[in-house]
Amino acid sequence: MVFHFRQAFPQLNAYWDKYLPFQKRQQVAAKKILLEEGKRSQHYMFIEKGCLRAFINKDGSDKTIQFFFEQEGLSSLDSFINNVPSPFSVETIEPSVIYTMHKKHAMQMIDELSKEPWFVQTILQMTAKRQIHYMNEFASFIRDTPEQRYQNLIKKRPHLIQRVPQHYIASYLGVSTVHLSRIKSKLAKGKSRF
Amino acid sequence: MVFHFRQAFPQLNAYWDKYLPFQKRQQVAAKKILLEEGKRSQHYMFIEKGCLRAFINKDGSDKTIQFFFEQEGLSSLDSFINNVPSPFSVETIEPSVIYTMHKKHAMQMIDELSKEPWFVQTILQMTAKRQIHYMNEFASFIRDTPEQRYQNLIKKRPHLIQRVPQHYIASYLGVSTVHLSRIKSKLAKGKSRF
DNA sequence: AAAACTTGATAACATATGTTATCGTTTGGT
DNA sequence: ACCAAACGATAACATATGTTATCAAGTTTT
Repeated sequence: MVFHFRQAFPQLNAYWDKYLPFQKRQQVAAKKILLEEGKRSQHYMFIEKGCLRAFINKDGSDKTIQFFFEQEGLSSLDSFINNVPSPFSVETIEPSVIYTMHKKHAMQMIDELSKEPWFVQTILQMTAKRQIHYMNEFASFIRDTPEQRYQNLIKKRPHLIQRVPQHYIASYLGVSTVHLSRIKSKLAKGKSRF
Repeated sequence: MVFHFRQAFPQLNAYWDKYLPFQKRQQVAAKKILLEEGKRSQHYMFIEKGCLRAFINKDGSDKTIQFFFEQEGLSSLDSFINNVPSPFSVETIEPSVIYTMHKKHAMQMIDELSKEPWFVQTILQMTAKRQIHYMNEFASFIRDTPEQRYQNLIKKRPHLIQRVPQHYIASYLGVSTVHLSRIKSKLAKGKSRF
């Protein structure tokens, strides 16, 4: 559901460029909904600039389940492929520049790609990569404490800490905003001893 | 990493049967390791009978991250595809009957399947299905309490509750064995009022 | 510039969850 | 049949985390 495919899979670039005419480029302000939970996803999205989050409504409050940044593509996969209601919403966090491509054209691009002998391997690599990402996130919840998950974020996705408001990060880590504050202040105290 | 493909993707059956001669059938006692964390996965596994779990070692104790049952296939995907050390171990929970197919033959089967015009769509469906599964598990940790996750298990995978020892279920839910006991006794009290 | 909102820190208290220890039951091996 | 493990319940205590409320410092809107 998220991939950085231009870097990771450069063999796709020619096709991506070829289908650029079918994509719509739009500037979007911060906090604008791009896909609403319950609606069917009709478009693949690609982020030129800015950042987005996916979130689930739970008893009125919302829980962020994923963040997306520049040069990443996304869709609500289940909804996009199987035409079912999306289990989550997507909105901008910062003012962003987004390319959207209608399902129809995305499918057409895939059909065309299917003729390449290397495409099955590429798609296996791509999907394996995403699957591994989700498995790791999932395993991290079982294995790690919220504090450890926060430290992982600092290490592995420091840009995220910088750009994303803290209450979104808190729900992404599975804790309250208050508790994330506590974790931060605890870590700050630990560091300041040296 | 898990799929029930004979039911969900019957178009693959002919190929699966064709490659049966390359598979080894073996009976395995309970609690036998099939794949060890840190080793490279060389085989795809298919469960004819029995049940398995995948787990991660964390400071000496082990955390179960997934369960597998009859007619499901699995591999340590990252390890299998990218030839890196497996992040988890796999072991039998019950005495089981397992088919294993070496990577070499699995890849050959995929090459052959690639020639089918429908295969790209099938592989998209298969991988989407698995990805959606992991995303849901992940979202459930963010969204639901351990008690809700336990009730989800009861509703959606009751066979699992019956067959799997409770301490494995506890770590899978992300709680201690003691706390799962508490959850069960709380739910039992709630029910007994009627 | 004032008002309204957003973001984040902190305190006080309540609840959830982990840890350790103990016990009884079941299960597996010999 | 016996012994040793594995399994699961429960109690007591410790720690982690949630909730609510308050305050302060930005931002954005008007």
